[in-house]
Amino acid sequence: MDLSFGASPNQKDSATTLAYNKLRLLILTGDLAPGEKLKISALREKLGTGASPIREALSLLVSDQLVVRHEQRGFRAAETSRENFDEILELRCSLEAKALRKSMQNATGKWEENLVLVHHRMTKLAAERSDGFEREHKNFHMALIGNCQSPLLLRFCSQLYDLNIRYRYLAGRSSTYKGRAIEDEHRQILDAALSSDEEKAVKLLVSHYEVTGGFLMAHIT
Amino acid sequence: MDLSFGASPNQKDSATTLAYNKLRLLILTGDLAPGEKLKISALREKLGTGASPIREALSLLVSDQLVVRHEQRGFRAAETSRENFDEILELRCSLEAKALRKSMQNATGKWEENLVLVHHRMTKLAAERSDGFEREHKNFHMALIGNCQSPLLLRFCSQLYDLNIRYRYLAGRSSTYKGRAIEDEHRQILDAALSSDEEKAVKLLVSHYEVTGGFLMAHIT
DNA sequence: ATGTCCAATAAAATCGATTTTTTATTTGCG
DNA sequence: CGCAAATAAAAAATCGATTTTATTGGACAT
Repeated sequence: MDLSFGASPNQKDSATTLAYNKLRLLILTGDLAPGEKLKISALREKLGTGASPIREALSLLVSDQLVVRHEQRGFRAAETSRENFDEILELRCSLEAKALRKSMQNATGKWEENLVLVHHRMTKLAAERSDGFEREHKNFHMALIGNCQSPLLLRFCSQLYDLNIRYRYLAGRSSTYKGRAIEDEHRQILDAALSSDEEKAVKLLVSHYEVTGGFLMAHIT
Repeated sequence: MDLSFGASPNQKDSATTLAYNKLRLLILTGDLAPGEKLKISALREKLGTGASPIREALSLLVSDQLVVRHEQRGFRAAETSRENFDEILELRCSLEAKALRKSMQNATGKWEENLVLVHHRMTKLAAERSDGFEREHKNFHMALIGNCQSPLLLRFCSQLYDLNIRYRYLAGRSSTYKGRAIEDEHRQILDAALSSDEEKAVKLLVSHYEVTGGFLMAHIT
């Protein structure tokens, strides 16, 4: 639906879209816990809207893999597991590596400029651990691969990003960053990307994910 | 939702599930043409059900990329294009290659037996160009990679399979098969998979897709 | 105690009607 | 005429109520 992280609520958004964005965030942040039953009536109250938009929003979330639908017994937030986490991490490394290569091979001045811009915005919000940062963080990572000229690949990466960040929220965000030079890593990736050093950029990006993944694993049973 | 091609309509299927399966097939086969507006009222009549199940089914199809949703202006069957086709083909080769390797690395007697079985069923239906064949054909390809122990990867492959077969239907199925030893190719892939020759199996599979893709391209403007 | 049947309850699924928004058509004016 | 505003028609989106299905909590028999 939308590749970005946070949803900038538009005036004209339908009740369904609003519900979709809210529910997505609730699930990503763990506010709606993995495996939790998502009762229509409860969500109706929580989001202050009718059953139809809720059901539609949940349906949209199904193929995002954030919600599962059980025939005649409603919806649940998708389960989490160690296996699932490993799987996401591996696929993500593999797909983003591919996407980053393409992106760099198609490099243009415009892409580079945008990259710098997005990186700057992220850095500026790095101090505060707000949702604003999370949004810009996703923007940065999507901007890196955003020039790959393959919407499908981008969609998959975006989906995997979200699935992954969910684990980050579940583990408690702060723990992930503690004692790590995340900003350094980002800057290094940026520099490699801008200097057209494909191998280096890919290596740094994958390592960035793997290291973060390693930290996260400690917090997953 | 369901990884298989055709939907075996279950007694207990909800109106939404029924609608989902029917709509999916209508879009895959081109019965609902690329870009076509999907009016709720029209579909209501066509499928003999209310608006809610239709809308829910369409929402489920959105993330399958078979349907696009436009804020306040309804749903449309996803567009097709040469670029999209190329993208699907390339991603498919790459992801299935990865999946097939994993699948073979985890090879078990049970997996092999299933593979033989599924291949047999497909072959039996090969003569008739029925939807039955299409179902078994997908089953065969999914069975090949089905042992990869990565549900996410399988889901992506399944999705790409569907997106691809849509082009096959749009081009007119017969043309794709004409003058080709499809059954030979399948048998060779099967043999390579069973004989644990990873390189060979991957090479044959990818080539199978690329050759088929080449034939198809001729029919896409 | 343990399991099975049945009623009562809760929830999901669906429908039909209403509201909102978009799209098409007409009308009026430069 | 051509264009823009107003109106009418169509469609999407949403709501509230109804129907269907699953779940829960006994009553009873083993």
